[in-house]
Amino acid sequence: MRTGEQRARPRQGLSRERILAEAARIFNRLGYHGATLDDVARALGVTKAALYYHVANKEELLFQCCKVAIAIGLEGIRRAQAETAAPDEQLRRALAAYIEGMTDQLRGSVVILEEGTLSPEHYREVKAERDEYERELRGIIARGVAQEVFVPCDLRLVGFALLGAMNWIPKWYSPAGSRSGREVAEVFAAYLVRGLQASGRAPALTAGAP
Amino acid sequence: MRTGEQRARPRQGLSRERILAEAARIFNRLGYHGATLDDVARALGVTKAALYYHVANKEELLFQCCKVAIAIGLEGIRRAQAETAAPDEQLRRALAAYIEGMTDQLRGSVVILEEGTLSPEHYREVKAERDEYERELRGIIARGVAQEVFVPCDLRLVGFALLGAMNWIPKWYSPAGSRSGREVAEVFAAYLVRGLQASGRAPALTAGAP
DNA sequence: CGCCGCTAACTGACCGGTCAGTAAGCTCGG
DNA sequence: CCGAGCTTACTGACCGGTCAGTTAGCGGCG
Repeated sequence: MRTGEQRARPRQGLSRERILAEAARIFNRLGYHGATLDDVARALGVTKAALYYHVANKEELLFQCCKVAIAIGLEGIRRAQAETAAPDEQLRRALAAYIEGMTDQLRGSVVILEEGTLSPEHYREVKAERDEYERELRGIIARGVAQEVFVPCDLRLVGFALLGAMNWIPKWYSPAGSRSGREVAEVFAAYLVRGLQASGRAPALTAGAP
Repeated sequence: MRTGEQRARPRQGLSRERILAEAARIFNRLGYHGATLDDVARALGVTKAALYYHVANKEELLFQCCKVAIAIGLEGIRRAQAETAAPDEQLRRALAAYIEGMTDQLRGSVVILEEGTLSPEHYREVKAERDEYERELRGIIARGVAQEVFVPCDLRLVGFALLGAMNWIPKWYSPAGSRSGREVAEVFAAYLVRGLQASGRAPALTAGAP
């Protein structure tokens, strides 16, 4: 029953992972309140009651989605920091990783926390983790500014701009579209970093194919 | 009875403008489906039934909010194009105008069109206008690229990045916060334009007071 | 001036549909 | 033959929408 279990011997499979991915996609499309559990169940090819075998309730489903999304983001930052020391490259990789996660893994960021959707305790937990994520992001930017790789800026506002551009992606992205998640990630990350880079060092924007 | 009338001689005032502004704020906070008409009515200091005296139904309320938001955006573009010929400055002013509108006038962009919230006809209409807005925005960027003021880029993706950063603002902005709508507008517009500008021409990011 | 009739603006109670959540039973694989 | 993994069938609450009624002000008629 523990989280870590995907005992994969299911009759036709309803792993926690699949449930969360599908739920995230539906929540993103219809909005949390607009989506019914029947919608999620139908997308998974089961009935609503089956969902209740795996999750406690609708709110917990959203909660788990949020945790996964933030975990993807934090993991991206950690990897970026491990792979390079240059703040601009760190930021680029961190953003790209988050975007790839949102487009390919968990479809739909869901961090679109409407008020009153999560229970107070869950809200506090998610907010704390999300704040941690934002703080890390701002930290990278601040170091970039200190090293004069980035121009001085309002960390909070620029951070919100980055987050906004990325969190908006699930609203229009489709895996069937002309751009893959990776391509979107590259273009977005390059553009978002470029707006911060000190003059003269910023590379062009195009990524991959012309 | 026509739309253009706000013949305001109401007992205590429930103008179309006030209703839309408050509805936008509530919809933005709770999400369209998460917000009840009682919420909106309470915020206006009346009962739900009073709302129905002024609007046909909940969906129409959202529809009107969307129209106002897009109108603000399009008006911003028109003014920007009338005021200056330089694509980068045009873009900067257009974005700033939209942001100011979203923060000060209509509080909450609401263009966060979740699927199935608007009727097919209303959806078509809003989508058409929104597409028009996006097309105009891309047009400015395209001209900037042609004049080598902007670096070459994927117009569609960059457009989405701009829109995302801006549409996210209502999620965190508060008029009681440390930054006014105008300040947010200036910083965002400067940052978002800067990411496109050809090297060497981009100015710094800080705007207004430190 | 005064008060009569009208309407614009609003209230409170209510109905019906929808949806989160539950209960109880069926069905395989081991 | 047991129980994990599901189903069908249901309940209760909540919310969009309606409607009969109330209140406030305005315009006109005597």
